[in-house]
Amino acid sequence: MIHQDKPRYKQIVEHLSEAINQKVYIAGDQLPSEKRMCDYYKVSRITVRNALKILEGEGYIYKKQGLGAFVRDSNPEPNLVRLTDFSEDMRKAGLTSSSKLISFKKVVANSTVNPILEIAPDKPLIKIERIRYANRIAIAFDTTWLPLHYGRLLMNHDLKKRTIYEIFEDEFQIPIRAGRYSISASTADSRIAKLLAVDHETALLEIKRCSKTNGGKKFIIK
Amino acid sequence: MIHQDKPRYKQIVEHLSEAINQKVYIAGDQLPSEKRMCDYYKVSRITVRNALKILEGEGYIYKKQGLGAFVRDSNPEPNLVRLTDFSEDMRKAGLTSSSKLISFKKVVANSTVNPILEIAPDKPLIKIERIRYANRIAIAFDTTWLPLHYGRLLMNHDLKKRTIYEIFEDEFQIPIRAGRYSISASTADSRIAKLLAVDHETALLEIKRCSKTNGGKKFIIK
DNA sequence: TGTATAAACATGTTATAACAAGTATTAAAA
DNA sequence: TTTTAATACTTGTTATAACATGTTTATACA
Repeated sequence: MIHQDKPRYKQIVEHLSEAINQKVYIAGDQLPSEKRMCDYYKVSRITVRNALKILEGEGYIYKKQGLGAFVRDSNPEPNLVRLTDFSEDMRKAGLTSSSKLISFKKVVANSTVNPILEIAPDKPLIKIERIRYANRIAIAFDTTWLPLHYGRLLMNHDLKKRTIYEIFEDEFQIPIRAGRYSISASTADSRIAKLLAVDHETALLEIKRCSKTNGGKKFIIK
Repeated sequence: MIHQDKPRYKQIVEHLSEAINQKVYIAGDQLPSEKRMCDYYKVSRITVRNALKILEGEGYIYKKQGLGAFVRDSNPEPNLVRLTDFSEDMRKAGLTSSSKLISFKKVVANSTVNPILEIAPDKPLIKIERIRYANRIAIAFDTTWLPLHYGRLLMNHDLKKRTIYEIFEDEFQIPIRAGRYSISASTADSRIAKLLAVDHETALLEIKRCSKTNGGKKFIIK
């Protein structure tokens, strides 16, 4: 077996992920069985399974024994900006990303946050303050506002038997997907450029991130 | 091949992870080669590789072609509290966890944050405000403070050729680990209980999370 | 001495084969 | 008609085998 190009399983990964991106298969569709793929691609089942393993890990598909492989919901927000997040980057790289709880309380409505989360302006919020660590190094201080709403919704379910994810999937039809990032940098650039104009700073850092689906993206940290 | 108990590769995963937890192998140690493991466990190489794949995914080990498999640094902060984080939970479950950048600027020192991040009280910080989405649903509003420090450090490296993770690993000897959580709930309980006393609230939500290493944990959202 | 080559050994990729186990449909039995 | 059993799919697990590719060490050659 000579693989002068990319390995066969990677080629299959690209072919299938492309097909999913191109809506040849849409969310919920069942992919051809492993056997069919073996015939189609003229490879062994191991190669097909290697490819499916990758797609599963990248969140394109999920599998169920006895049933098949199915397409997850695709990224619904291609134009949203996703900033390079140190803690998340490191977690993806495998770093221990622990957090220390600093405060946890209900706060009165926040005029900035409430409209953003699309909840009534007078609704209280949950405010969580944490330190995020990469191992022993304090790397960031985070504040998170959550709508009280979420706790209430979850409370009505039996959390002993079902996980949060299942509830979200079953009750709210929130599809599941993972591991990929499809970010268009154009809006980010203009938006950040605008911010940069406000805070003209010395250091300029450009980070490129690779993505199989969309190519490199730019992030500017000033 | 009859597997009346657990599959062989899972047994090997448990055996090896146990050995790592018991410090039979410590951080940096090289595991026996796949061939040796085949002889030792009396299984085929596929089975050994399945096991190693799991261990790699769970952050116990990392592999390098031509060299071998090595033990990652173990969890250094077993007593730290890690709060249930909706966005993170959903990302783990495979949900699209996108973010929208709201603001991104340098701010003057914050008397609360600076000491926590262990940087000089007069040092400026980077303040990032984002909305986090689970697909189309705005689920949280996050504010992150980072030491300017980090941007500067990264700036001195060639980001075209190396990833952030590699830099962190090479330059700062930050070991890498992923996928597991070892959290002791005791401190969290008392700490949160204290907070609850301050904000006596109606809803009480108890979430249990499972972990292979430490069993269930409790999180209380009020 | 210094460099190039070969060897030894590691993980990576792929093929063929077989049986286990989960799921759904169909046919047979009660 | 209802229940059970067979069966025909699916993915999951494992074995054996071979060659590709990356890394290090030792050897041979210049």
